[in-house]
Amino acid sequence: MTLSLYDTYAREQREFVPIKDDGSVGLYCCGPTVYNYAHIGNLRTYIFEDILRRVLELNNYLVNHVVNITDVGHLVSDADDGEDKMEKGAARTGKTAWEIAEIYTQAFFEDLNHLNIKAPTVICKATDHIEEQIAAIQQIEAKDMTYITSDGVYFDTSRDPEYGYLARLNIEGLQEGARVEKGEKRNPTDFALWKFSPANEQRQMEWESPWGKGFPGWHIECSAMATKYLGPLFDIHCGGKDHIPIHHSNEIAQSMACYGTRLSNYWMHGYFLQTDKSKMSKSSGEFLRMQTLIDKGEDPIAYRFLCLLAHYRSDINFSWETLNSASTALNRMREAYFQLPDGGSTDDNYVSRFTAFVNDDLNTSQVIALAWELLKATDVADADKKATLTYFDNVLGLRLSEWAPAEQAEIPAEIAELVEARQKARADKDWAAADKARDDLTALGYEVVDTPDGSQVKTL
RNA sequence: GGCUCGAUGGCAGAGUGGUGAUGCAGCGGCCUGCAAAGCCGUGUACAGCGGUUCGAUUCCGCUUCGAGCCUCCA
Repeated sequence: MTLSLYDTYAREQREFVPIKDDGSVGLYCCGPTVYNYAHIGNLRTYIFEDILRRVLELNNYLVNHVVNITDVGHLVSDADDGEDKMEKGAARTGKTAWEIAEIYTQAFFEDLNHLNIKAPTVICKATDHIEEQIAAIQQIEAKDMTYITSDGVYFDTSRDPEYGYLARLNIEGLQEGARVEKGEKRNPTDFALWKFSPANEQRQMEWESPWGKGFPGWHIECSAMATKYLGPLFDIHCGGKDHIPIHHSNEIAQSMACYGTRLSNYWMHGYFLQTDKSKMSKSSGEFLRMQTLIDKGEDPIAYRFLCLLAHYRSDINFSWETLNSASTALNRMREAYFQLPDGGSTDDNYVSRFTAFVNDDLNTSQVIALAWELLKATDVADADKKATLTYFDNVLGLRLSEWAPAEQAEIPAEIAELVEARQKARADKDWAAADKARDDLTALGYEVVDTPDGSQVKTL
């Protein structure tokens, strides 16, 4: 069964053919800028990338999954007065830039854990790879594609005839736009490779370089680190769709300059989670993060389930109502799964339909529908349903097999007595007394449910 | 202003040139003393206008509306 993936570079779905023939796949995913917490929209992209990785593994590839940590160089804007996000975060919190990088990096990995996202095989920090970035800038400089302004070393995008192809950028159109500030830049699309430290200011993060003391631009870190760990041309590069016009276009330009490659054979992009019809934005202040959901009593896996309901290449509308509906559905699926007996084997028909769906550009939405169909199927043994769903869950990552109904807390004696009294009333067909007992229990915060095996109480 | 991408039932969201996925909610029923859960059933949904076609929600064009990028952003 062939795997086919949508490649933004080609703007079409292409059959996946790995670059190497040793069964390995190089996957680079743009990681977080650790100046603040990730929000659940950011996290949606990591869920998509996790599904991609699991599907690659389902197809028996060994995935080299590299995720970077941007802990320096991410500017608030490309203008001359652009502040570094890390330094700005430090100023806001009173901690050092290094401390906040550590804090938010830890928080990021906790979020991934909550969402059952597999840990990357390589995690690389920009600040640990300054040498590689300087070397990359030197290579670009050797091709005569850089120039120096008062605040840094810039990439001259006019020297790259294919600049912006990934985004199908209309350079002339951009130039006509009123919102583009060039400053000292020669072209509106030029970007910083190295920024100089302000003359009268001591930055917390700065390094010596052939061009003077300063720090690397944002885009060069991904090119340098991806190349270091995966080579100058690897299989798949992922990120959010907002990276298409700038960040990824720039990464490609840098790799073209250094190695004549487009860096990655496939470029895949996760779409947005919208709230109130607009994207959730880390820089605009208010946003929902994983811990916010957890504090509200939501299950992180319900959020993962919600994301899997939609295709990764379509924006999703988030609301509490939507999350609740996903949560209800997930719990029903868990309950149904839990009730099924062990010891079965996977059903060939369902497995093959499942494989076709995930291999068709990660259609998790169809897989969820298939899971419901399987649960209701009359021609598959219960134990086989469980085995088949367990197999699905290797990709879905809903932790179905780890789930069990919540343990009942100890029932106080007075509650147990009330339940017993109600049982007696029911046996006597004294419905009024039975209903009174139920009302009393409800008032005390307990729900009573009658089953063929007797009455059960649970806390409300 | 330029560019990219969208528009499916109350909500979320797949998919398809011709038999209306799936989930949540709602409604009806079965079951239950009642209830809960569960099960069964239930929806004249494909923005508008043209075009291509025997036939379009699905292909093409225009319009309207929406999102994103062009300034840091998953």
